[in-house]
Amino acid sequence: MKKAEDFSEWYNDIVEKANLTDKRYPVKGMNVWTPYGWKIMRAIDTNIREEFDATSHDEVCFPLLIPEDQFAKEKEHIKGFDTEVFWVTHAGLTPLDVRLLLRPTSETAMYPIFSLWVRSHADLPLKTYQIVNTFRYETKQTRAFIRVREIHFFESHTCHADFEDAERQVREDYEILERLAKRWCIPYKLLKRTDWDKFPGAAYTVGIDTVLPNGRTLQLGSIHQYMDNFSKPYEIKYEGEDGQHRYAHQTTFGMSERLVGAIVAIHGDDKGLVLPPEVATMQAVVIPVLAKGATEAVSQAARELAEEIRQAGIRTHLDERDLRPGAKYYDWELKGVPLRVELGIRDMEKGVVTLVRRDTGEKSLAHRKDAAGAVKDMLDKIAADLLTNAGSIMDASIVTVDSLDDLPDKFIRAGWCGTEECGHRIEDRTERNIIGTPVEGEGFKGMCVVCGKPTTTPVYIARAM
RNA sequence: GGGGUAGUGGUUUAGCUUGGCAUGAUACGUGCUUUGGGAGCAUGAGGCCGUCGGUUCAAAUCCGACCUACCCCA
Repeated sequence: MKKAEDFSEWYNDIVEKANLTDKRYPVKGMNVWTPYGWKIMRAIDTNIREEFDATSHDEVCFPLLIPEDQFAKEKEHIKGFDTEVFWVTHAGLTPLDVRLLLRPTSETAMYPIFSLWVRSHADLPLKTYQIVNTFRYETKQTRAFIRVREIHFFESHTCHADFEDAERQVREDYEILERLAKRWCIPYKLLKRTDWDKFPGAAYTVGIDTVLPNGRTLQLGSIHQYMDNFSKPYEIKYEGEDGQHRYAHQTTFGMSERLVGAIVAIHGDDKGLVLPPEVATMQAVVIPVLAKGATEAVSQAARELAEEIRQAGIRTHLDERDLRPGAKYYDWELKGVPLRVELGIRDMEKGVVTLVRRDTGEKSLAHRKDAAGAVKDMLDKIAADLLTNAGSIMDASIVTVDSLDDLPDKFIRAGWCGTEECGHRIEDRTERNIIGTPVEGEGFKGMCVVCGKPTTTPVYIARAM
């Protein structure tokens, strides 16, 4: 498994060997969540719930099926999705009068109901989210977690009194994202999509993008400002304090199981997965190293050690399988457990335990008395280092250019005057896509790579995964 | 969207050219010996060869369609 040589092959291999998913389900792009993969997904969902609950979003759950007429109300939206939805056309043997589709995203399921929920300014802001499966008929080649047809999906949907309050929500979403990405040790950039690449129906779209080892970008999610583009066709209106009726302004924030793919791709190495402590099902694994004559003493000591670490609030697994220690080391490295804690007769005699970091392979000794504290500190350090290192790698993959000739397979940054004409020319000439322009100012001063006009806006260009 | 490669016990693989008992490894079960970086021996179980159809006395093998996975190009 060589990540640097053939990223694609490495990714497929590791996802299978670490047992994150079972791709043998016989429908294209629909994989089985295995226990290990699902636990990681659930840890991510738990983080999401914590952050959104803490910011006064309410979890809801809307139906999977959407009637065709309801789906078709917003023109841009249906244009963007109608080639990739799954249809339900029959009930039993009877053709349906109104066909139903499997949600590709839930705007059109939710908004007719939002129009009933939102009556007055006192109902606003309405902040909801749900974690459900969505369906998109991908025509490109599928890939576990990264491009699938049944997508485990998070989506928040909010309604606001006016544009300004919706903008405030977008800024809150940026803050939530920053906290979440830190927990997952994932570096990212917020890039505003071009007008020709924004979400169907949105006023603007901000993509959350990261870079993979092969130089391609991976979109982790998006945040959209809809203004009143949906509230008008779906009649989400409220009565203001002044008695006037106004359309709500709306936003959404979506992320998916791609986060699992990103964690695999960003942190994994040739030995297997490397899980950030926050999403690791098992944060520490205790391995007793048995020796003849002392097997029971070592086993007992290992049980006590594991329990003590567990009591300190660390998700701890005691590996008592009848395998050689080396086999266990390889196994847990493949599974990405952040920290290995070894206890053998030699450690016991010295009153220590051996800690081995998954990310660096570095070994260290900790006093047995303070083992739990040492494990906790080490996990914090691992998380901090994972984020720092991944951030450096992403920064190093960004290359600023002033010409479009001989571009490397990197995340390209170049000046852009902002016109659609020059934008299309950039995409045609580079045979890559404009991912977007930075949301946060970057103090850029340069010239448009096409027309040469001075500009303070850089544009990010890449092949997307 | 266009082109290509491949599907054989859980995984991997031989057999396909030239139709005739499906081969090994690994993983798995059991027993004993082992245990600080992938243990050894013994023994056991597991496959109607991706699906459907065609040719044939006979198909994993030849032909067709489909499904799925992977690769390359747009």
